[in-house]
Amino acid sequence: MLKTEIPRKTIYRLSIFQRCLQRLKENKVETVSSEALAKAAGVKSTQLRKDLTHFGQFGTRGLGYNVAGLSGAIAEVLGSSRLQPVILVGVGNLGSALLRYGGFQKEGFEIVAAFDSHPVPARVKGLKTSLLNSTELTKFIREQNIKMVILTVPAQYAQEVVNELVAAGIQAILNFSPVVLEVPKNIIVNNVDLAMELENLSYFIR
Amino acid sequence: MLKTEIPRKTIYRLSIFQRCLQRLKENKVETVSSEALAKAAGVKSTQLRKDLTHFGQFGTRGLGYNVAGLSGAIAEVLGSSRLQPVILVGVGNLGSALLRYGGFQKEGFEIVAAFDSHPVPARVKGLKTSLLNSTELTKFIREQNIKMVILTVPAQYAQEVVNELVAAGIQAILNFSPVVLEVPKNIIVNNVDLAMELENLSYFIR
DNA sequence: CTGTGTGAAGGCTTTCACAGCC
DNA sequence: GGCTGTGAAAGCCTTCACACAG
Repeated sequence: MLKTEIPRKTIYRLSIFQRCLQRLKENKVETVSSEALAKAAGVKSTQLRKDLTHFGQFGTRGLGYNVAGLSGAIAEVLGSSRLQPVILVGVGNLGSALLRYGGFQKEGFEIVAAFDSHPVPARVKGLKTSLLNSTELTKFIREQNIKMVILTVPAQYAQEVVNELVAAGIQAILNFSPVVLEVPKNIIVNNVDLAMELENLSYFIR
Repeated sequence: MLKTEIPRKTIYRLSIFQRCLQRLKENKVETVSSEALAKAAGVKSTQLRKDLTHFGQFGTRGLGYNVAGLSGAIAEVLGSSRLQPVILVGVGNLGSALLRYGGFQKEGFEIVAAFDSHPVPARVKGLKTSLLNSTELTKFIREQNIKMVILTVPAQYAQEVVNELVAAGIQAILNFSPVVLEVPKNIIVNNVDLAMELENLSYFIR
């Protein structure tokens, strides 16, 4: 099963399905049809089934999917079944907000350290912000085997920070800076540009 | 020019091009080729040109595009040439962070009011958070002619709040709650799910 | 000769239609 | 009978190849 052959959109939808399954689990639902799950996720049922075929067969014909079973299988595929340590670089407005935001932990990610080029006075949730020093940063990433970074530095510094992160061995970047980052092909970047999302919406309003 | 015929991805890229053009403007660059602009935006030059054909002809053959001209044209298309008022609903961790975050104003959006179901002690940037009262909210939206909302309420309340917003006449929602919202077809929703972005990244790391 | 604009080709994703299993 | 799994068809988006303008 070569990962590169699977559409990125499929992977995104897997996360959506996972969310819906979690809610079903909380409601003690044991079995769900592709029709019902797809509706909850906002997609067509054929698409859900097609997405799943990339990874195997998880349903029972005539019955549907076992909620816990499918959820576990998706977690396995996504690699979110184990806790993944993450660091955050850039503790400004957005960065410190994300530190306080609890949504990551809930989904199996732990922000284990935060870095900023300036000393940040307040601790956030018992996490002290370390000074962004290239040597220290690299050391931390290597010793703790960190693979993922949340990047919330100002746009003008984003690329140089990324270069250091990549050199230190980071594999994935969640980038909030409104910049198109240049990275080696084996590094994966997801961009979240809040202003762009608003701009995009404004096109559709009358 | 029917808006529905234009691919959503094209609209997204327009925003990216706009970013790059702004940087070029700041650097006093007057003319840019599709090749150079596309590279800065991280896409192929043919795609940039194809995207633009949906809206007209903006370049000069043999020369390229006038930076200011193209930027203005894109702003016109996106509807971001005029300041757009926005309200924010849900002043928790993420919500108050976004209020403090300056990135929106810079791109022509002003958060003119914030609402929450609980009293929020601190003012953020001189903006007092109003109590989320259905009647007051509706009144504000109608009187101020608000069309866009940033939604940062907890997942379990998201749908009911959205129902009220839609009833009040909102047209576009930037949704940060990890929920698939149900809205009428003429309402447009952009979802930003931070945990999902991380989950998605984790799939790609070895 | 450089660089845009665009019909046509190619590639990727979604949807359909239905075979296969419970 | 009900619902999954899947090859084939349709639809959509990207890329190519080149005509055409400065």
